[in-house]
Amino acid sequence: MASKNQRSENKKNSNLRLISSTIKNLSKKGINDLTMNDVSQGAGLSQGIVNFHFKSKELLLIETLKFISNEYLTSFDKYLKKAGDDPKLKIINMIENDFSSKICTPEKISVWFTFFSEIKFKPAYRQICRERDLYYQNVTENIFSELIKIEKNNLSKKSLSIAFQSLIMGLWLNQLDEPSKFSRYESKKICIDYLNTHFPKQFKGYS
Amino acid sequence: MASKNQRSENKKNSNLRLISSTIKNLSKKGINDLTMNDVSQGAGLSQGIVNFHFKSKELLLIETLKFISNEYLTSFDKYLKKAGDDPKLKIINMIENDFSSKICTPEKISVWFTFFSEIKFKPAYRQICRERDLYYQNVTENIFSELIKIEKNNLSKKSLSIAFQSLIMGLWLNQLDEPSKFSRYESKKICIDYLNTHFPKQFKGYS
DNA sequence: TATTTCTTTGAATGACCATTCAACCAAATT
DNA sequence: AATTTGGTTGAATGGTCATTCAAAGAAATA
Repeated sequence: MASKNQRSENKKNSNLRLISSTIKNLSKKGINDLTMNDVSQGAGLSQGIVNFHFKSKELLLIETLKFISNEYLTSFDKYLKKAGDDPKLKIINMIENDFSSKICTPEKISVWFTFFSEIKFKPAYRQICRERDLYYQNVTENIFSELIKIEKNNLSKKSLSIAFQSLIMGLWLNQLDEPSKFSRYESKKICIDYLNTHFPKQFKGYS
Repeated sequence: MASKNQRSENKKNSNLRLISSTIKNLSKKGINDLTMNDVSQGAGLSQGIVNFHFKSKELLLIETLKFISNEYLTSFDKYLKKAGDDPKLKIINMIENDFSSKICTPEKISVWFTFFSEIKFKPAYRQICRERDLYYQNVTENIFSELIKIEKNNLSKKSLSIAFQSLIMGLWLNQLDEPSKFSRYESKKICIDYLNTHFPKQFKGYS
């Protein structure tokens, strides 16, 4: 990676390190006790640097949320692509993604919920989260629509999607509550069981 | 209520008003932007009063969490009692409680999630939440245990409880995300549907 | 090489806010 | 009525940060 433009590379690098440090520190101290110094020191840089790169603390947080949101969606798409055209595999892979060791870490989950808890007061957070949610919901509804057609039951794709998404969120929350008791494996099983009870013909083999 | 002891009554009254004000302001501004002045002014009292009654901001927040936790549990017990001995009715009433207009308000839910998001860093919060959760989980497991016996399926009461509780939490979270789209009625229906798919013999009539 | 442009440093600034406390007031007790 | 006890007020204090900025360093350009 010999650099044509050293500067813009260094800049990107600093940005990234600052965001990583923000994530790490958020998960360690929460949004309240997070100081600009925590962030810059965690990135091996000095005092005023965050304001130089991100203008303000609030903008840093917004960029951080965008970052984890993109990271999530990228992984999501990857897992979805791997599934090909089979709706059954698609939704299984979505579950695999949501509880993968990359996505569903105590660190990341705690950062997500930190942001969720501020959604009501911060329109910028809301917008980012909503975009992600809509995308997720859209994909989910389409998959359920296909599953319903194959299974020939008369369920509502909308209700199924809401329930499915809620279930996953609730399971994520357990991770936060009692990390020791939380099991990625059991969470996946619970989700698959949900599919199994609603689409027994298609998911018989799983669980 | 003519007062034998005016003073301790006034004191309790002030305490209550301060806690109410804390809840209202928390739901309006979150934990970050909540100032002691917001709280005292919201209660119609002046500056230093919170420290007099609660020693510190942190202790005020802990008392506030205890308050909503007790409020929740009181309502929970009331609904449970109303159900009598029928496990089917018991769990239906639990759902009714969780999505009742007293418990499941945008205000209260947002306060809950504010505290949840700090659980990782505040042992005091964790303990209060855990106590509530354990109680809930215990009741839920017992109910599912009875339902399983009656239904004669071979499901795991533990998994069912975790899934059920997670589902409710996830649905609560929707309330936070998009209050406009959230429907208390639909949420209940989703929960009952969950029961229906796992205990079809017993919940046929519902939904 | 000299100059310009961009990035980093860290001390200084100033705002905000929890907490303290002396003075005041009201209720209880004597 | 006088005294004690407890609650309330709001100005003052001090600490903690986010933010600013002049100075310095490093890369790009001339």
